[in-house]
Amino acid sequence: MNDSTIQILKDILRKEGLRYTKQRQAVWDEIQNSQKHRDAEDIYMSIRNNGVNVSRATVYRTIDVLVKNRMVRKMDVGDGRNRYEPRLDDTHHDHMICIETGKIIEFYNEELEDLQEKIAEEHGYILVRHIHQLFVKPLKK
Amino acid sequence: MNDSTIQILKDILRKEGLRYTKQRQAVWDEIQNSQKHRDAEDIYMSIRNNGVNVSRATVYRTIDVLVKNRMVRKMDVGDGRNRYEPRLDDTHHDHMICIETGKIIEFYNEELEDLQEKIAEEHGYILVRHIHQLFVKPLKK
DNA sequence: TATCTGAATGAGACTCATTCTCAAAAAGGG
DNA sequence: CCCTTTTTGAGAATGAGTCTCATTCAGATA
Repeated sequence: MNDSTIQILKDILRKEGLRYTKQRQAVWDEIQNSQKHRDAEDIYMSIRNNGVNVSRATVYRTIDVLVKNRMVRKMDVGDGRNRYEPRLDDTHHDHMICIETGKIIEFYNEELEDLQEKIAEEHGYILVRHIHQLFVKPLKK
Repeated sequence: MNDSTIQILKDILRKEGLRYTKQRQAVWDEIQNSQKHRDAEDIYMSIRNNGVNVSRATVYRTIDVLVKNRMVRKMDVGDGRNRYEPRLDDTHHDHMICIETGKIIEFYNEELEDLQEKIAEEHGYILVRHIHQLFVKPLKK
């Protein structure tokens, strides 16, 4: 689909000592081409509907590689199914989940990021990563 | 165990239209008497080891009631097992998880709390609750 | 205190996301 | 094209949590 990212995928696979396969390409394509926050089953079904034969095991295995190499972000929205989104050339952001509509809104706040690092340091640690979800409901008009 | 909290439990059960049982008391006792962040299986096994007959179903059902009534906090640390901790007379806090030792550190930061509300409002929402975990590693000396 | 009725319990079946297994298929260097 | 090693896929396994329903119990009432 996207020529430049095919090379990136190939490079990552080589670096990991893994082979380039059409299933791995298909998983990356599927995640890359939909900006939404999708679950594994959804990604799996879409790939199959596009005519590429793939198994759930391969979808999960491939996602792990992509997550490890920062091409995909894995997010736990607290409902038991992880969601995935492309991360390439993507700035960091967190998520807000509307408890009434289920809508997922992305947000980024510099001050918040700095504060988290500061808090970790105050306790004698370095911040490696964080999970941060705001569960919200619409303001009354 | 703790006389004053027995009454609180009874009051909550009455308010919910539920009966007071030794299993429900045992679940609350178990969570209350251990300040740590424990999972359901752990709580279940401890109660049984204390000689009270209880089932996993009852542990989960009781925890739900306690969580709903703010006696217990449920926390998703991202490893597939929820952790529980007593919340009575407890100020709100978030958690920091050391990725090297597994240690869970509690923290609270007013500025962080305010900032989250502000961010939600900027997007047209009211903050209802949040999940916030910092994954950290020790600072090098 | 004995009775009674609906709520609570427990054992184990079930769900569902994810991981594992391993025989068969495919990658890719030579 | 060959050969070795990796990858794949189908389905079994796992594991946290939920559900079912016959049996037991709480607690209101007489």
